[in-house]
Amino acid sequence: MASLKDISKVCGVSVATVSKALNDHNDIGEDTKQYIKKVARELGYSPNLAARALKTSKTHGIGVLFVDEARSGLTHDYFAGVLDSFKRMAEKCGYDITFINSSKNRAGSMSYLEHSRYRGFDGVAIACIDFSDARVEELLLSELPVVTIDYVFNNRIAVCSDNVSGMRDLTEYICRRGHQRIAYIHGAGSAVTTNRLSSFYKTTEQFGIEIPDAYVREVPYRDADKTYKITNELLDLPAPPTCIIYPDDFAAFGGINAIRERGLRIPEDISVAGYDGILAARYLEPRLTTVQQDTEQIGCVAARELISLIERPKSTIIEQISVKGSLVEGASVGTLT
Amino acid sequence: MASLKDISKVCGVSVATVSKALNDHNDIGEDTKQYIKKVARELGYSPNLAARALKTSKTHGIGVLFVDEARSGLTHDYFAGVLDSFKRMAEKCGYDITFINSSKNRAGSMSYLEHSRYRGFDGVAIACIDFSDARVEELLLSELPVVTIDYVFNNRIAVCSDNVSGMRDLTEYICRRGHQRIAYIHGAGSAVTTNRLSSFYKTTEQFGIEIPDAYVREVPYRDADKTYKITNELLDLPAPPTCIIYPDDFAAFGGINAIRERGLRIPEDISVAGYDGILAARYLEPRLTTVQQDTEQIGCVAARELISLIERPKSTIIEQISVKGSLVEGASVGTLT
DNA sequence: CAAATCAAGTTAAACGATTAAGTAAAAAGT
DNA sequence: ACTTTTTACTTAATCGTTTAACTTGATTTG
Repeated sequence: MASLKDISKVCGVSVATVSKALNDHNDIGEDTKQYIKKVARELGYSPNLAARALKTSKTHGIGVLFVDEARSGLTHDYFAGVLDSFKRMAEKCGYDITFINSSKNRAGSMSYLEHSRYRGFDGVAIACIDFSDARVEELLLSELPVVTIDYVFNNRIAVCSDNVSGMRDLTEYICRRGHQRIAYIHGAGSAVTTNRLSSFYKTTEQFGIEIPDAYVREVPYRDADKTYKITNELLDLPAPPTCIIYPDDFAAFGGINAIRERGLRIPEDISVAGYDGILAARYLEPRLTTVQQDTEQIGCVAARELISLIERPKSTIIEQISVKGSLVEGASVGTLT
Repeated sequence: MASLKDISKVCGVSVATVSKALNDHNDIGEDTKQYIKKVARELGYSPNLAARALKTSKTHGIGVLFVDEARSGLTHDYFAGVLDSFKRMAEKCGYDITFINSSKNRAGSMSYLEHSRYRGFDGVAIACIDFSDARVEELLLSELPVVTIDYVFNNRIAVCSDNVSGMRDLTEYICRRGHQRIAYIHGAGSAVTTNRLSSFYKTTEQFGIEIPDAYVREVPYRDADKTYKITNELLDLPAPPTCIIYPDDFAAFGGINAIRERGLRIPEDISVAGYDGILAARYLEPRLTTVQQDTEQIGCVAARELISLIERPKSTIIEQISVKGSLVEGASVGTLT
């Protein structure tokens, strides 16, 4: 409410002097500076961001586009974890985050890019299920600083969970425990799935294990009902698998129920593994063996990279950063003798 | 990037005319209006929010303060659910949401209120674990339009999950199934806890059931390790409870593990119930009996109320809105004969 | 000691939009 | 035919900050 003008009046100096004093320019005397700052504090001065943004065209705002298929990705453990960490790092650097959306405004609806321009975001972070969405692509092709999460796009900085090494570690672990008949119910769409899937095949091949097509199935992520169904189908096969890898921890819940209903024990009769390392997986009985994705690190690095891209456009070399997850050894994968 | 001035040049009219045309004022001729709009579209015009905000002091931005003790509340199922729904409704009305924080900016750190003023939020929504925080209180006492979630503050609009009826329904359900020795491990702090606890006592009393003090314990919310420990203590009592109510679904996981480790069966040997209705609870075996809080409705109503307060300050009567949850009958509470 | 440098300001324009107040021409009223 | 009203604009001020360019008096320099 108090503006530079109010302060300038009280101090008997010009508005410019006040502005420069508060921004610590070095052409203002030290004592004047201190006096102005004191008055500013007393008046409860708060800079007007709109005015500042208008002049400098910097809002210190970052737009985030975290889109799950149905929801905003907030109720998606992995996204929520990444976002949380992204937010903390961004705020630490003086940036606030706002969600990008393409809802209708008073005058019709705007695309993601239009919305971002309208809000004047200094940069945007994108984590999506569907990067092939035309509205997402438009954003990727724009002039805005962008960081993508779990997706590599031409000439843009990408921070990705290392699904190749994650899946390799998990598969290796399972193979080492003597499993030969390993089923993989994988998620649908996205580069994430592709990476995991090829890593799965590559690793089993290294162990000289052949995976029949009937063992590899596709379901949407986080759909416990579908995995329940598919698990039953897998168990009905003439030669059922001895271990089932699920697309994610939550989806594993459904599979585990199917297994339990048949009176099979985990891991004695059949082994299961998940992916994500959600908190609840830690409290399953038996504790779920899974790959914990480092959401903390992913969000943190993504924010840092984006901000450095915003603040030093030249110095940042386009790069793709991979963040390793870690195998969480639960008790859901047994050893075959 | 294209501004009103650019459009005005192309169209050969004044900037004011362009502004009024785009805002559908009725003192601009219909054909001129259409022409201007067409040119604006061709130039890819996007209004500059900063400039507009500077002039009108309306940002169409809402600040949200969702604070869990450790994190930002994003990884908290209940908060995330409410936030997600709040966000959707707000965006539908043309408002964007930004997180309020009190991280350091370039010049030291700002309080929640200072941050809100700095960003020029038109209103704020608060959902907190700790409403007694001085920074939160400052926000509540400010002149900004505020809606609180699950907390009633003097003269402010509050949207609350109906914990009284929720806990009543759950307790009644348990009592009806013949349980007399009911333990309640409740959460710590907040009005939410107080409401649930008093509703628990009131309902058991109505059923003529006395609850020994040893049956009522306090733990932090969402702490499965603590509930694991306390569950063991409860089971070690000379007269252990026949049913344990947990502070929330997630915390119930810990308790269930303690029970299973002792070789006790749910619900044959002991019954358990949660609170929240998180998705994972639906896939527990046996399915968890719990109270599903209507996060969808809570977020939606909160956004609607806040926006109507912003847009029609006078017309809104201060009110407290209660949103009922619903009992989810799982299979974790047995019938005593 | 005059010229050059420096310190500590001030002036004024600009960012892009909104809007009250003014104006000129056309339409309506009498 | 002259006044009044209406229509369709334009002018100009304003929101709060930033910043390039200028000023003025003091200090240093050759």
